[in-house]
Amino acid sequence: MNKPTAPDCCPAPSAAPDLRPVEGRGADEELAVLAKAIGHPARIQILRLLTHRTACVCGDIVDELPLAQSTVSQHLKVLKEAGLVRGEVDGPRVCYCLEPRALRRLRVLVAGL
Amino acid sequence: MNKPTAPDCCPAPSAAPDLRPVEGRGADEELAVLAKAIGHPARIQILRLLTHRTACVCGDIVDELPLAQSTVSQHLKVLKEAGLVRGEVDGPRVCYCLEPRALRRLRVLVAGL
DNA sequence: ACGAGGTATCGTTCATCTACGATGAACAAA
DNA sequence: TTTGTTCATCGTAGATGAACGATACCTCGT
Repeated sequence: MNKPTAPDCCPAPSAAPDLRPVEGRGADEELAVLAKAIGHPARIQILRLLTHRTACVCGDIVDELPLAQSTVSQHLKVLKEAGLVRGEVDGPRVCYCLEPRALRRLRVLVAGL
Repeated sequence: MNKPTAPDCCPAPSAAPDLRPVEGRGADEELAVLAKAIGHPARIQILRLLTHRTACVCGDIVDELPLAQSTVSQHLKVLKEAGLVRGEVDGPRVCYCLEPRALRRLRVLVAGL
């Protein structure tokens, strides 16, 4: 019944197929939002950090980037609003993890170009 | 020896393998540039126009988009600077075509996330 | 050389992005 | 309750982006 600091977010990969269209106005807008979200090196670096460390990091991201804490928080917000990342509160800290569905969606949309 | 209006740009697909790295600082920057370039619905629409019509269009792009000619020209410039598109002068008009290598590179980099 | 059509560039305006420090809110431990 | 830690938000300043009209630039016919 212990509740260690180890967070338990980053849930099931959930390999459900994606039935949304790859073209059309909606897809264009969707791809534009996703692409703009990863259109900054810092945000790409954040995504890589989250992929490599399977576990969700939180403030460690700040330590890894040459940016102020508030700036990193902004970037995380952008990624979160794009749906690429999710944050779960784990005590005083926040655990961020990738949203594999969004990443897959991005790959599909880019492949559709 | 005839030189019809049909443009002869959009050259060989050239399936040479890409040996550049998928990660690291350089790749991050590269992906950020490419992603930012497609981070706007109008530019995605332009890319789709260029893929669907095999032939290179030029000012027809302006007719397809609800934007001023100068704005479309700006978007084309962004795509060109990102390496996603190339423009060749064909008489009084300019023929734009996709750069398949850049598109492939983008796919690879996104897949590497 | 000249005019006409097709593009690119310039200059401007308004909005969004990026970065920071400072402040605020939430929570755990004392 | 108070304190310290962690993260989000606010406010700001400078840079970049997006859109347009106007204008300059080419290239081809005449």
